[in-house]
Amino acid sequence: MAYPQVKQPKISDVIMAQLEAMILEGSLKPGQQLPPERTLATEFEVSRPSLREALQKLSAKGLIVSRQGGGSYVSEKIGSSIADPLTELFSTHPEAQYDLLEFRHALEGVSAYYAALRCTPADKTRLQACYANLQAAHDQKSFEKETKADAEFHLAIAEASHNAVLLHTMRSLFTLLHENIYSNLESVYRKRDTRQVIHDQHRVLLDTIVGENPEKARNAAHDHLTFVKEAIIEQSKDSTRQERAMRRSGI
Amino acid sequence: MAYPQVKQPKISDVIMAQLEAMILEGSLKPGQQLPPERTLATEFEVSRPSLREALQKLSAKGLIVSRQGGGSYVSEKIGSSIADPLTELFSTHPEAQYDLLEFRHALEGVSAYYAALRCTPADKTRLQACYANLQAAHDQKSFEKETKADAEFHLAIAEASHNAVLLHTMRSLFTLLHENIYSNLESVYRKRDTRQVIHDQHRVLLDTIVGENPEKARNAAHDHLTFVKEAIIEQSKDSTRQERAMRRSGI
DNA sequence: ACCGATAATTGGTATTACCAATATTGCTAA
DNA sequence: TTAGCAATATTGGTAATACCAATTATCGGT
Repeated sequence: MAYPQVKQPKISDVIMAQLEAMILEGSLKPGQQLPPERTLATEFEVSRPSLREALQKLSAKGLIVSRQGGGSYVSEKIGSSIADPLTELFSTHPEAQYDLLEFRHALEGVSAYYAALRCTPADKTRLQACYANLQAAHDQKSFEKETKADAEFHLAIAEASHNAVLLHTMRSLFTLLHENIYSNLESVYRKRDTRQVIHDQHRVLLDTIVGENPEKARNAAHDHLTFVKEAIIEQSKDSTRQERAMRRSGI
Repeated sequence: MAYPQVKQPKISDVIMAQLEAMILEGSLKPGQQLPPERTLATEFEVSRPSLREALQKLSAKGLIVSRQGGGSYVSEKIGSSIADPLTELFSTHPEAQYDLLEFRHALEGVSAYYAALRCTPADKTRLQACYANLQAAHDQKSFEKETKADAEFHLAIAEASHNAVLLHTMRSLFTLLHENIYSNLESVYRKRDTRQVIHDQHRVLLDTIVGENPEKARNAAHDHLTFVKEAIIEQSKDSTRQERAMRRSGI
């Protein structure tokens, strides 16, 4: 077995770390143009491909941007790096957002089922309070508040299901949803009649859970699911082309 | 100003997005070894450097890992942000394991529903192959093999659902299940009649999915769920656990 | 002085070759 | 027959080079 386990790091990683340090320490200022690749390569005494690898990794990290023929520049926004790789994934693969939304709605069906099965009196009062909030936001016609109240309502249902795993998953999902999707779906929820139907469905959901009727609760959630999905599909018919174009262009 | 703003994306980015999509959609499974770079390069009809750029970016994202001389493997980082909080949860609250099992079964209902709705011919043959494996293991009366085949069968269903989020969540769940629970449940599955019923239910599940009958598939999965849960409760009555009390105690 | 074409600069892609680490295979010896 | 080891093949890492495409700078003409 190897003693030192030499593990010579890839030279591209070494270069990348060095450049990264220079950027962070400030000797390379944001917006500043880097020397051309060929120059850098000779200065670092490495081949241009290796130097390019380092630049590409930095570019993948968002620390620099390169334009063909133009040059490479240190990116302006350093600190705002993407925290969660998962969110970054969703931004590059928009089609997965629909999967996420679909999954969330599916989980709500499960939540409703178990909530109706196992909710305690305390859960019921909490659910009713959440629904009241939701109604207030609805009457106020405040989109922002309504989505927030909506999230809290559905999370309360998940809590009432008394399944820790379900609750945890729902929580992570809502985080992702808020970061990625909801802004895109504002147009769907903004429609008056759509909102009204959704609101009514929430009411049915609440009643079936409080009435401890698991099957009906599940069906209510399922109807909710189906309706919202169809509304989204309906809405995306118009914008399908733009979305397609947007995806193709690689945004 | 530019009209079309052609902005031909870099081919390495195209390749990267494509591989990323394959990982997301599930055709590249976690831990799976990628073909060698040279092969991939010819398959994508690009030069090896370009292909390497794509791999490096994926590596920078943490989606794959490469070892010199060894090969490149896809890493399982996708579901981690969902599963990681859960591992911590299990260390402090072992009773949540039942929640995990329950949640898994619930997800299977969803999986079955969407699988029946959207499975392709390729999915169907794969499902049938998995079922054949399961049957072989069942006839062999090998507990070890049967649970493994069982997991593969249900994962195949999740794949056939064509929902990336659902698939990856299921995968993390199965990992957790193997780490935590299955050993504890051996006694449940060991009962002859129990296994037979489960096996029959699997058969119904397969048929409804292949028959593209979403509602029936969901119901089949639901029956499956109910039966297994009751079998577990039945078994755990002897031991000290009381499901109800555990639920009421909250999280 | 302004506009446009040409040339130089610069990043992007492809080809080729070789190196180093690992995995596999097959041989040898116990 | 099998365990251990060495030769070989496979595979990712590095490098050198050439050429392409986009941008930018320069220079000449009007």
